[in-house]
Amino acid sequence: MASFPELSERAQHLLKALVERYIGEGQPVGSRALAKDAGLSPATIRNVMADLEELGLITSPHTSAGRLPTVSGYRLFVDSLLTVKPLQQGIVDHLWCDLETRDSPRELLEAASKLVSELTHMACIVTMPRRESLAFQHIEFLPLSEQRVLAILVTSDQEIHNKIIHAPRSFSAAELQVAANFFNAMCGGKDMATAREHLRSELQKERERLSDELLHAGEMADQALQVGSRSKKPFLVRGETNLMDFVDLADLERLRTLFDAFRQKESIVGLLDSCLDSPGVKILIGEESGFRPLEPCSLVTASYSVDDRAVGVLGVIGPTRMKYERVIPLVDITAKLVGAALNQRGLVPT
Amino acid sequence: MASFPELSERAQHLLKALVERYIGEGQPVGSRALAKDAGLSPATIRNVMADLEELGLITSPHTSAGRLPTVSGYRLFVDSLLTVKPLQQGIVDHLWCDLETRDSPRELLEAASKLVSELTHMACIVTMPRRESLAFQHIEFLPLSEQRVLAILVTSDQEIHNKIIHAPRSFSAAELQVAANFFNAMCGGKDMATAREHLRSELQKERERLSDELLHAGEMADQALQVGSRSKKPFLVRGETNLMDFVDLADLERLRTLFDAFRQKESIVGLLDSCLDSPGVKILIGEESGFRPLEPCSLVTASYSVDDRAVGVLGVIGPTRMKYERVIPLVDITAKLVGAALNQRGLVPT
DNA sequence: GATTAGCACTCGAGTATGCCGAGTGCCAGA
DNA sequence: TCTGGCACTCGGCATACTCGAGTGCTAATC
Repeated sequence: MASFPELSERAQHLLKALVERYIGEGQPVGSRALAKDAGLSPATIRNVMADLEELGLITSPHTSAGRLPTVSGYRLFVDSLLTVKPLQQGIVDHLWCDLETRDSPRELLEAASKLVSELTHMACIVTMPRRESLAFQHIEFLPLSEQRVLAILVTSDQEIHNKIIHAPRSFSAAELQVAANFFNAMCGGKDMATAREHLRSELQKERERLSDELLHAGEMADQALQVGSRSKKPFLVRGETNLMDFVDLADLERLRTLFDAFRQKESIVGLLDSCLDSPGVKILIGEESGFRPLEPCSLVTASYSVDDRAVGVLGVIGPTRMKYERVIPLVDITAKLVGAALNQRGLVPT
Repeated sequence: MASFPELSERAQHLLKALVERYIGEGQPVGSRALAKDAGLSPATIRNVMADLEELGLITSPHTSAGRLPTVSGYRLFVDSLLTVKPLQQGIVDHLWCDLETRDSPRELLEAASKLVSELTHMACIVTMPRRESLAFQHIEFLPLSEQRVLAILVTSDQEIHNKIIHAPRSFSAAELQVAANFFNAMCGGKDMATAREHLRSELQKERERLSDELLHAGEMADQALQVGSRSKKPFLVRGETNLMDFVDLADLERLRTLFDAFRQKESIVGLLDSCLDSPGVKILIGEESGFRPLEPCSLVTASYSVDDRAVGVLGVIGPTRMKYERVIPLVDITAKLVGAALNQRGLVPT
């Protein structure tokens, strides 16, 4: 990231004023407008603007329009010029009240994304907790018709995962109960990835000493623990339609690719996962995300943690021209609250 | 519904041609265009068109444009003029192959809606099966931390419903097992609504003869059976973004209300449920649905059945100007296949 | 040396204007 | 009953023009 030490105090102030104004009004801002705020004449402002343009921090869409920030301009703005407004305590309380009452992680995340999208009037996206980082808590098998078995897996965040498994033969409820008890004793409390490792190695080691049921059940348990690292729908989006209201995005072509991206998962999840490990709030402006459909947008993310391990990401998607000083603290706090709410439950194992 | 017996053979043919042409091209059709098809002169056509306009079947957007069908025009068209094209056997096979392999009803419906939306390039909406009409198959309780109990309910369509219940006190796994066995014996095979009735009356009757655990568990079972008549997300929508491609709907305002309607449930579900009991394919054109966001759209629905009881609805949403003769058979057949796939499983109780 | 006023220039948005073509309604004639 | 002809209507498109906001540059001023 380029820094701009050569930038005079005044130039910085001016850039800040320009970005703020552009974010507020959405139209290229001219020298006159800034001159009033700064107590300088338009001509002076124009000189400074010319410098800023040379540095690639602002551009003008055409000769006789005002200037607007480039991606680098926004970057500099959010990195060092921005004065973040702390979130009102009332809002924090409101968030917490809503979140702490949720039963399952899924509901919790749904509530969180809904709240954030409403507060920002933008779209909010949340990834489900990564299973690898969660602890295995409990597994249960239920016989269904024919040779299908329902595996019910409870993870340390108290989320319930169902999976239907096609068994090699049919099992009685009693047999399955025995198997479940066995695995629960074996893996309970271990984290998901090591639980699976452990399960596999044990099955391998004890192959001859174990009964047939257990071996079969072992394979089923293995399948249940796998299921990729996340559930089928690995993230939630709320408030997408809010994005239709921004003139900046009012282009059916763009909106369509954006909405399609929400519906399809891989790239979005990859992008969010890449924000998982950086602590604090991460901001991707326009093309910085390296993801086409998000080009006209900015993404503000923060990760949330269970047991001090970052397991998921909460993000806000909106036009590049968004009120960062409000969005940043909201995303930050909400992610923390989500983590707190997840930690608050599920600490007492069964 | 008004019928138009006074309509001459020729007028009907002409209306048909006009609607077809308008559906195909999307522009008001003039007398010249129709004259070529009909082997008549434009002037003659104009006379007939004037009649049709007087009857309210077509209009012209302005003096010197061609004509396009009104809602009544479309109505007459789909009711008595339309020649439905039977679905190619290849497509039927393709659908069936895809559907029959699905494990859970949810996956099945997801697959169905995805397929239909892709085949039509429009949006497809499917309601989840109504629980009241399904049979209770199995319930299981799992103790979670503190006083929370996970109720797992399996219905006759082999769908799995999870619900976390806050219990009056904590229960051991064994206690819960006993209770589950009791309820399974009591209600197994009964249909959902009567199962709940039965449960309640039994609990009332036997109040003093039953143990405390069972009474408490009874209340939990009651809660599990309730959960409204459908799950939280009572319907699925796929291919919404396809709608952005239709010029007829290319209006951000409209699209926004439409998309918001998809996200929020009540009205859509109400609308679809009202199509549940009419057999065969039902078509709602434009404002006929009585639902604002759907005004520029048509809705083609058919219900699907389990055990000969209509339990859900599959529908296609697209511009009024859609190829009904293709959509109708597709919706019809797909709904039947969904029913067949649901019936095919879950007949053998555990 | 930094700041400012003045001036010529650029460009987009909005508006008026005119033309073309597709389509209509109506009437008279086949 | 059908058809050809004719006058008329109206939207779409292109052209031309004006207006205003804004710029860059230069020379004068603090």
